[in-house]
Parts: sequence; structure tokens; C-alpha cells
Amino acid sequence: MKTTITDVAKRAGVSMKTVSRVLNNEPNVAEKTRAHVKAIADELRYSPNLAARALATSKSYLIALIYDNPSPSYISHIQRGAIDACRDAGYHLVVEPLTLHAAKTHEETVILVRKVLDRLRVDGVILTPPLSDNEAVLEVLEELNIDCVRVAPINRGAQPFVGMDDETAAYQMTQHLLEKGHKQIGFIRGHVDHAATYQRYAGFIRAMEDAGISVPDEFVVQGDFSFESGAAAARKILSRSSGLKPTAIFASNDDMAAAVISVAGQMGVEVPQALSVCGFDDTPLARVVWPALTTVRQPIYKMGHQAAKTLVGRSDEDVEKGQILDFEIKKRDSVSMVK
Amino acid sequence: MKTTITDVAKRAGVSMKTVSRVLNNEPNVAEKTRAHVKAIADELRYSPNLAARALATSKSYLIALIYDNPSPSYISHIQRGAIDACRDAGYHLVVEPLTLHAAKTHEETVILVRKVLDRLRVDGVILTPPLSDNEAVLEVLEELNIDCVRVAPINRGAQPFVGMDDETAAYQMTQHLLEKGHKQIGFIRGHVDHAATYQRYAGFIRAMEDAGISVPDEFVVQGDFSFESGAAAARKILSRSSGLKPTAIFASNDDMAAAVISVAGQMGVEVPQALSVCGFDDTPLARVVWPALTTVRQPIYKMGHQAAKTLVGRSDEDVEKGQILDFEIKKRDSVSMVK
DNA sequence: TAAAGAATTGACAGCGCTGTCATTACTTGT
DNA sequence: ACAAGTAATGACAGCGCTGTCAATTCTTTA
Repeated sequence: MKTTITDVAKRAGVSMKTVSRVLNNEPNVAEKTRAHVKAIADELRYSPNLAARALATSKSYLIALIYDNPSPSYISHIQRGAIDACRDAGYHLVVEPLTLHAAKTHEETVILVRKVLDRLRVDGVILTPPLSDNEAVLEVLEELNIDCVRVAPINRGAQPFVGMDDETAAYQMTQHLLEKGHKQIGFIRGHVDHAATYQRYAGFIRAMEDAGISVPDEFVVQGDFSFESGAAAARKILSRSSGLKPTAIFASNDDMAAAVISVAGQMGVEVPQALSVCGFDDTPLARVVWPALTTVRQPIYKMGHQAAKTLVGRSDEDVEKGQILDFEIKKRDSVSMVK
Repeated sequence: MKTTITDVAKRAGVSMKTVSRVLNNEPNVAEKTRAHVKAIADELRYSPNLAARALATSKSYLIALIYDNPSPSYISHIQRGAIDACRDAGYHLVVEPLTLHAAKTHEETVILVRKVLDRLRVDGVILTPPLSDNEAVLEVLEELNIDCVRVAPINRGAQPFVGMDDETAAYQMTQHLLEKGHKQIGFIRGHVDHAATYQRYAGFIRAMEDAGISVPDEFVVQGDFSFESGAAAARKILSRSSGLKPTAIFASNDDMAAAVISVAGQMGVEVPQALSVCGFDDTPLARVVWPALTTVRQPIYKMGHQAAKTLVGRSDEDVEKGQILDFEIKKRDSVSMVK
């Protein structure tokens, strides 16, 4: 038998409504009453029934994290950040993975997304890449009139977003390679559905152009952020028999960079002596592979935290519509001076 | 404006209660009525308000996944499995990480756990290691009378559990090493709070005993499942100047095994030629390190799935109280014949 | 064909909370 | 000390759904 607000009211000798006011920190309660009610509530170990509250206020105190991202480490950091922010505000996080590649057409996707979102009326959703740039998802959210925050590198439409400047990060990483004397630099692109893929590539190209170095087409290979795609790309780049070989490879994420190191090892190419490698994300992997990976540290936890905070934050603290967080170039052992 | 059950009832020309019956697949509705109501509900794109239903039935249709496990890959697989099972039954999953090492005393822990569980009345919780063996957590769950399933290798108390036979897995893995001719085998133990740590160690010891080989004390080093602890342990084992050196090291999980490979690399010990290494879990890491890790594949997704299914399953399908799932020894490149 | 039984349907209360608005208790100014 | 104003409190309805139980309709059987 759970204690209800009525129990507390009776015990404290006040009306339910007064108890309710105290619990919700509403004004217009005498300090003395407030303290008294609080004490009774504690004593009875009362905690409100969220369902009832949700029904009365039509707020669910639930935030959804929606993702279609195969990287456990990425998701779990976002998730952890989001949860911590939710807790501070009395919210809870429900997780909703969405596997979209199966649903081909726009219409099918809309239906699928609707099914997930329609049932639980969450108060807000956090969208992670690549969903943060998915038309169908955004459309359903709008239709259902659900607040959302996009975790994404660029602005787009009306939704607030939190992200980092992938373009500049890639630019700086490329500069780092350049400073080490590399001129032939291979680049492995990310998954085509991710906005970050384009940002990172753009940063790389801009840095190369600024240095007056042209990038041959065959130095740029398409990947999809997976280890396997990175391995394939590395083989493609490293096994070219004719022409220039790159002295460095910049992979659009750590998984692919790890694959490059692995393939290089198998092909007898020493890293970093004969080939420098760098990645992007600073996943746990980066410190585990040998040699440790030079990469870009993304503030993933913080992104999740900010995203949730934007959603649950009291409206009096005005939050920026877009928030760009800091990154950091982590120089480790996989990049060396070109010999 | 969301459509309510009343809208559907009016439109279909029946009472709310009949609509409710159809929606919940209750018996005693004429087939014709049922079909008609269903059609109207679809047409109106009606979906029930979970909060209202929760209030009326005192069920929340929410399952909590509670964890205090630093491995993103482990958690995200459990999570994915649990969500898939929840969806089938119309439930949602809310995630609640719990950081317990901060809260020292039993009493403090109880209060912390109570705070998390008291607010949201979930219908059930899934407990992952090491929480599945935490006294305080179990105590609160009992006090609050919340159903739970433990993801854990062994039975304990009244709760149902799903797990795998860690002891046998470790036994078989050790046998594999033995078959390859290894006699001096180092062992790195896992985190002391995890029940699996003891199971795995027991399996290792039993296999060695069965083979009539004694394990010197200095071949067994304590770790805590982290990469760093694995590295420290590896250094300890490999840098012994006097006495026998092991020809193989069995680490209690993949992170520590990866650390062994990494440390061996730094110390100029070739894997697997001079040192065989094996791990446990088959995390993504296992296939990414070089050489690829021989390890035990745990059916993590399935554990999450079964755990959730046990919680949300209709009581008519009787589920086993304890479920032991299959494992698989994954032989890859990090173990070779002793020379 | 009427009575008895079974199947189907509906009226209504109430789950625990908060919003609205009326009521009561205190202040303040003159 | 009294009116006018302000702060504090409470009564009550209702959020959208389901459980209970009574009412109605359809079958079956004698």
C-alpha cells in the first residue's frame, strides 16, 4: 500500500492542495506550513505517483532518447549525460532504438516512427545522428508536436541543437598532419547518412587547400564508420601498385582508424613509422589499439547532458537555441613526423 | 488535441468500455463489434494514454534497466535485447544507471536506490552485474515489492535469473589452452563485486586440477575488468625475472586481454608466438585488436531479451525460474600451439 | 414458445493528482 | 478600529482509462 497525497494531508492537518503546492515548490504557502508538510512527507516516505501527476498535468516526466547508431560507446555516453540531466529535474529517460535501414520509403519510416512515439507521450525527445537529420523522423515529431533537441553538428530547421564544430576539428587535425610534414594524406569518409561525414570531409579539404596541396581522387575513399569498411578502405588505399602512396591516413572515426592500423599491420606497413593514422571521436578503442590513436575528442557525455537539459530546463533559464561544445585534438602515438 | 477513447466510442456507436475491451483483447466482444471498433480506432489513429491506463490499473508499462557497469558494449546489448522484448509486449524501457561505489555503507546505498525506484513505479526491473548481487539493491526491491530478474551466473534467493554457465565456459577455455600444450598459464581475475569473477576462476582452477597441473600463486593476479588493471596485471606477470614464465594468459574479460596483448607488444613479447592470450565476453574489441582475440562469446543480447520477457510475459506462458543460455568458445588468432 | 442460461454491452465510480476559483486569515494604512 | 488589500488555504471537478456489476440481447432447451 503506497502512501498517497491524501495520507500526507490528513497527517499534516492541511488540504491535499496545500501538500501539492509544497511538493511542487509553488509559491503562496506559509514557510511554517511548508516545513511542516515537508517533514510529514519525509516521515511517511511519500513519493508522488507519476502516472497520476501525468494524467492531471498532461506531462509525462519522460524524455526519450531515440537512436539508430551502432556505436555502443557513443550511445552510452550520450545516454549517461542525458540521464544525469533528467535526474536533476525529476525526469526519467526511456530509450528507443529505431532501426530505419529496414524501412525503405519515407512513408514506411513515418509509420514506424509514429508507432514508437504515439504510445508513450514523452515530453521531449533527443535525436542522435543520423536520426537528427532524418526527414521522416523530424516530420513525425512536428506532427505530434513533441519538443526535440538534435544532437548534430549543424543548424537545421527550427529545433534547438547541440553539437560540436566537426569542420574545424577536422581542419585542425589535418593541419597537425601537415605540420608533421605529411603531404600525401588519404581520407576515409564516414557514413553517408551522417551530417558529420560532410563536415569532417569539408574541414579536411579546406585545410589541404589552404596549404596549397591538391588531393587526388584516389586518396579519398568512402566508408561507413564501421571497422570493416575502414579495413576495406585501407586495403584499397594501401595496395595501389602505381602512383604515390599516402604517408598518412585520416579516418572519419576511430573504428575505421583502428582498421587502418590493423590492415597496415597485416600488410607489413609499420605505424607510425611508415604510415601515420588518425581518427575521430576518441572512443575507448583509441587508447586500446597499438599504437594509441591520435584522434579528436568529442564531448559526447556533455552533448547528451546539454540536450536533456535544454528539454527539461525550466524556461526561466533561457537556453541558447544552438550550442557548440568544445573539442580537443588528442595527440597520441599513431602520428609521427614524415621521414 | 489527442483522440481519446471517448472519441472512438462515439464514432463507433458503442460504449467506452467496449472500446476498452477491444483495445485490450479482452474476451466477450462480438467479432463483428471488435472488427468495427478496430477499424474506427485505426481510422482515428487512436493510441491510448499510458498515464491514464497506468493510473487505472496501477501498472506503468515501464521496465527499468538498472546497471552499474562501465562497459558500454555490455550494457547496450543487454539494453537492446530488453527493449525488443518490451516492445513486443507494449512496454517501454527506462534506464537507470546507479553509481554505487560512491555510497559506501549499506544504509546509504539503500537510500540511494530507494530514491531512484520510489518515484517511477516501474512494473519490473532488470538487474545486471554487479548489481544483481548487491544486497542493498535486492533489499529495496523486496521492500518496494517490485518484480525483478537478475542477469547473473548463479541462483540466489527467490528472484528469477538469466545467465550463462561461466564456470563451464572458463573450464572449456582452459582445456583449449591445455590442448595447445600450455602448462604454465597465468590468470587475471575480474572485479571482486562480480559473481562471474568467482565462477570463471573456479572453472579455470578445476580444469587445471583435472589436468593435474598446479597453479603457482604468482600466476594469478587480481584485476577489475578494466583495461588499466589488465595492463598492470600483465606487467606483473611478464616482468618476473626469476622462475617460470607463463606461455599463456587467460584474462577474465576482453578488455584485460587486450591490455595483455598491448603490454606484451610494448615489452617485445610476440603474441601468439611467445605468448598466447585469451579473454572472455567477445566484445567488439576482440575482433579489432591484433591478433584477434580468442574468447568466450556470451549471449548478451539474448540475456537482456530473456530477462525482459520474463518480466513482461503473460503469466500463462510459464517461464523457467532460472535460464542458462549457451556460450561459445571463439577460437581466433591470439592462441597458438606452445612451441 | 417460454424459461433458463450464456454472451454481449453499458453506466458509473474512482485511480492520485493538479487547476480553478472561492473562501478564510492575515496585513496595512488611515 | 475598520475598510481595503494581500497572502494562505481549501473544495471540487476532472484528466483518460479500467474494474465492477447491472442491464440487455441472443441462444438453447424443454
